[in-house]
Amino acid sequence: MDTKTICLGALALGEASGYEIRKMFEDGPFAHFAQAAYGSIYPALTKLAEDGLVTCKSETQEKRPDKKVYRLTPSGWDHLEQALQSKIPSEDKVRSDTLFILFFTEWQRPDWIARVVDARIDHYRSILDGMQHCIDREAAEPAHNCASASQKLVRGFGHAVYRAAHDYLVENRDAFIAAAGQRRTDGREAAE
Amino acid sequence: MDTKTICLGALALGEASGYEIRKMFEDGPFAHFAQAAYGSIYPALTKLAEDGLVTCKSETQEKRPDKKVYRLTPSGWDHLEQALQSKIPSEDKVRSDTLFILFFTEWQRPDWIARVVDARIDHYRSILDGMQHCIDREAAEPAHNCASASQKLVRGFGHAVYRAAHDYLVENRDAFIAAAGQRRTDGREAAE
DNA sequence: TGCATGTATATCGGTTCGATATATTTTAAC
DNA sequence: GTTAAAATATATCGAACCGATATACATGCA
Repeated sequence: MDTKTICLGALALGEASGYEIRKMFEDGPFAHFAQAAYGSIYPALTKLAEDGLVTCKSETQEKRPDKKVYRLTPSGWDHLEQALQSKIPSEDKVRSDTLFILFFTEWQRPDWIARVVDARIDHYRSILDGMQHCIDREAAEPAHNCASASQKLVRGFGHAVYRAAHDYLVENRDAFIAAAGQRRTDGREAAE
Repeated sequence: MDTKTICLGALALGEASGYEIRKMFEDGPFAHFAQAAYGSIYPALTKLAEDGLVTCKSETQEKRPDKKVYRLTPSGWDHLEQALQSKIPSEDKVRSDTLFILFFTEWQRPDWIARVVDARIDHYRSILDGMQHCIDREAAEPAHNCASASQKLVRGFGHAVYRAAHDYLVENRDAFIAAAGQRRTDGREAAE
């Protein structure tokens, strides 16, 4: 999925500005499985407007910089539909500096490894808390219930995966720390 | 982690050519949490050699193109160690076209959603089988036991996460399919 | 024989990221 | 009450990165 398609997807949830789209990928509903930076979003929106897939109305607000609100056109909906159904999706791409570091645990100090693992556990915990909070709020206030069935299912997927990751790290925290410091990075021990 | 650091990490497991490094990120030990393309690897290795972090010996083979085998220098080991311990690692980045598609399940056909979900279940199953096969082989033949303790822990992490992902999709397959086709992409239903 | 797959290096265009610039308002702290 | 920080908002630029492709020979297998 390129940035243009990703922007169409964001706009399928309702009209939005470039800034608001960015937030959807930072904090919002797409945060855990898609990303887009300003440097990609703004040119993408310009291109989409040129191609007639979105319209742009400029809201000249007092007390704020101008806000350009984008909205899907019928042609934009078609385009999104095509993109979603075009082919069996490619494999997920995961980049985890944490796992890269932990892969080399033996070459590193136990206290450093402890910090990395603990930071990651905290991170997962805060994500899980955030998701749970979201679920609870929707249960309490049906008015706030904006997520569709499939959006809840996707969120449930994320929850299940983060839960597994969290639990595994908690269970194996001490094993990681025990593995640390068993080798030095002077290369003399490298297997060849 | 930039491509240079990633290449240093790959070479920490032993000397290798650019092609072999690529394979480590496609199939091998790093496959599930790091990526690097040829277009990044070859320039990175050239740069690393210029900076004295790796050495390169050209193996002129008969019956094969020349093979450039790279190996870490002591300075390269230092550099890798610095990179691993420099700061608390940034957040994981996940891009999943599958989840992006499933997020919009309501707008799509049930049979298409079934194909996407089933393909993903198969995919997870084959990954899990591969990991299990790897674990079994190491248990049977201690000679093949090349993974260190932390490398096994990282693999265990992957296994736990993929298992959770697989199980969730199996459990919720029918719910996804039931959610499909509830809306059309003509935009008239979009909440604004 | 022919064709796909595997081994191996390399490059090029296009996409994307990350940081930064600019400017104003709201919130928080002291 | 003032000042600092964070949020709102658009935009750009260089560096990094990906994906596809070119080249070339070997191997396997139908």
